Amino acid sequence: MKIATWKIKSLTVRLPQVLDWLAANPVDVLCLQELKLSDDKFPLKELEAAGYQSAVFGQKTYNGVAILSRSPARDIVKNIAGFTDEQSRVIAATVDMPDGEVRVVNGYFVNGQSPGSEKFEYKMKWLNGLRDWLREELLTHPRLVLLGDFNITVDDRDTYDPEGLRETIHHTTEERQHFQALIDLGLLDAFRMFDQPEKSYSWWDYREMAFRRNRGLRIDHILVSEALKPLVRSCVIDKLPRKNERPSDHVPVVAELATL
DNA sequence: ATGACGGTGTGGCACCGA
Repeated sequence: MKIATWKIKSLTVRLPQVLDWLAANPVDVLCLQELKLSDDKFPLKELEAAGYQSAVFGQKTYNGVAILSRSPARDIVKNIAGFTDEQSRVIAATVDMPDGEVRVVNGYFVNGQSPGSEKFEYKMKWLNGLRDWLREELLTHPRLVLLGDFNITVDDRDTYDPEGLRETIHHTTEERQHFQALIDLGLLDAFRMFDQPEKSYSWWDYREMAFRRNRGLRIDHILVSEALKPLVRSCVIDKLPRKNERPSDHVPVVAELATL
């Protein structure tokens, strides 16, 4: 089973890129973030023609998340239970695999703007809510994958300028403590289970030729629960779509789970 | 550097992202 996350930043603009990518990378599950469209504008039919069903939690202009899957997704939950949120940032669903089900939690984590801002406070509260909800979710769904745009670098390896960006947004101690709290629930960063190229990133700014200079951040993550850990075969970042015309500034991250 | 780039919605720009 292959499962992927891609922050697409307008599915309206980049649906052709998604279809091209799926044709070349026929994953079982693709989690998208920042659809930037309402449910009624979601391209259900086009994706169905490509072999994918969609669980959608859209929003006009901002946010919006979806889980695309080859087999039907069930028990769909939108946003964080117990946390009131006007923004469409989380969708969860159960996907059946040959050897058992997997709970997929797709999140577009709050950006946070800058430490001390109101948006940063929202990010901290949101992360608290996510952790509390996932603690319960793991009890009923021990085989769980949490993936998406976390908007957090885990450590200095995940940033092109660890010194210059110390304690700035995506790099603060507080954000990393929240990431660790998720790990402490019994989740593992699939990417770091394997040897990886140095300076591996999942996002590069559109400006200043950041991609060409590899000035990026690794902020898109795939976390797997303890029960799934023995099944993880690989986790890679696919930088190729960043070379597309009109690319997203994020690229897909793909994990492979063994099927017993 | 209150910048840069790109998408959206509005309306002749502002807002947001990371």
